[in-house]
Amino acid sequence: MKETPIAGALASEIDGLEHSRDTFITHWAEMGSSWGVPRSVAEVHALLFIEGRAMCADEIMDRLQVSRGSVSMTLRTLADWGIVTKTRQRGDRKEYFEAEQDVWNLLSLIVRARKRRELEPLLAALDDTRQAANIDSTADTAELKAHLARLDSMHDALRRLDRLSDQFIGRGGKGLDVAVRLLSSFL
Amino acid sequence: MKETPIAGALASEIDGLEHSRDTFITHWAEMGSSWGVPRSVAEVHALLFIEGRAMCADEIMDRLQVSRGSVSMTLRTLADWGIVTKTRQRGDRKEYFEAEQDVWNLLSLIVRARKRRELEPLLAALDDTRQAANIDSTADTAELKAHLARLDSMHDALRRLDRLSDQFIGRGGKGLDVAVRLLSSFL
DNA sequence: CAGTACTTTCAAGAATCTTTGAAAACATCC
DNA sequence: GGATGTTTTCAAAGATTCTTGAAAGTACTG
Repeated sequence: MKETPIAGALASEIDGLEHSRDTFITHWAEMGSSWGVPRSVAEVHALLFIEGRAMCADEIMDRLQVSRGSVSMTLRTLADWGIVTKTRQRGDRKEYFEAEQDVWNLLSLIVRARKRRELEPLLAALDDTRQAANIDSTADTAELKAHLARLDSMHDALRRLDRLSDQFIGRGGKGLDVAVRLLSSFL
Repeated sequence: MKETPIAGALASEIDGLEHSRDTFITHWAEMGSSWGVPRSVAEVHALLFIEGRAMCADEIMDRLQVSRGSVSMTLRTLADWGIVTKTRQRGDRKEYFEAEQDVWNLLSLIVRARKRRELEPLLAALDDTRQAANIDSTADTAELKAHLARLDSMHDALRRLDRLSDQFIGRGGKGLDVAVRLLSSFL
């Protein structure tokens, strides 16, 4: 496990607020890495979120003690997911970055990105797998039928989730918060 | 990337059905590993799901070409998540394992396991972080207030998801399928 | 357009995570 | 209880993924 992300600052400057931010960064990164998000990507995001202001690459490097290259790739990843946006500051050549502050929106963007990158390709692959099994196998055995039924049940459930998520977390969807409220109102 | 999980079988035995199973295993493992599930765990689960019958460790080893030790650890993980169950076969000392076949139930069990292992500890940590920040910092500045507000908004949203998921995917909950139907009926 | 400030790229190295396999533990049978 | 079959453990090896840092690229500025 990596060191705590305290850096640049002298020990005397580390007050409760700074310490609390570090704790948040550590825990968020921990969660991220168990979900397959590189630790440093989660750390940079956590930093931008918890600072709540635009920061430049240098500041991030110093604060988290990671290399320039790593910060660059990490920020690009976060920008691709849409949870961090580039901003410019007048009279300064540097690029600044800030994180989405609305948590429901943040979660929607994360889910949306993963759905695109992972769920959609899987659905396409399952489609192909099903077609191939049907054509390849001349025999129309009970075994084949059961196999196709299994593929179908998986495919159908995932497609249903896919479609539903388009409606709630997709661009211009109703929003994750609405989904949560709807479900809560049924209990 | 690893080889396709064809094994033990001679080339001549590989018919369309077998090939389709392999394809499914490969894609499921692919998805799993991008979500932080070890490839071989996802492979073993995919095999048991798509075969739809109880299998013993030896058969799994041969089919996926993985070591005995790996199969043992993997099956234990899957059993902990509740998506694979041990069974005994009369007149045979071996343990057999079979995968949950209902997809909605399967997805519920996966989400439930991850919530327990990852979301709940994060929530507890955020709680502590918030308390600590409040106590540590003597000053009652606007900055501190904004920081606490950020922690709170994150904590509240995640807790809301946590509670909601208890109701739908928890033991004896209404089921993920019910949640999906409810949401669908609103569109 | 040359100089400067900043960013991106990517091959090599570092760190982390996964798998192996053989020994120990366990369980069942006679 | 001893023999036999089966599972688990875990240190070391192997594989994968992540990070670095220096060089190349880009874009502003005077």
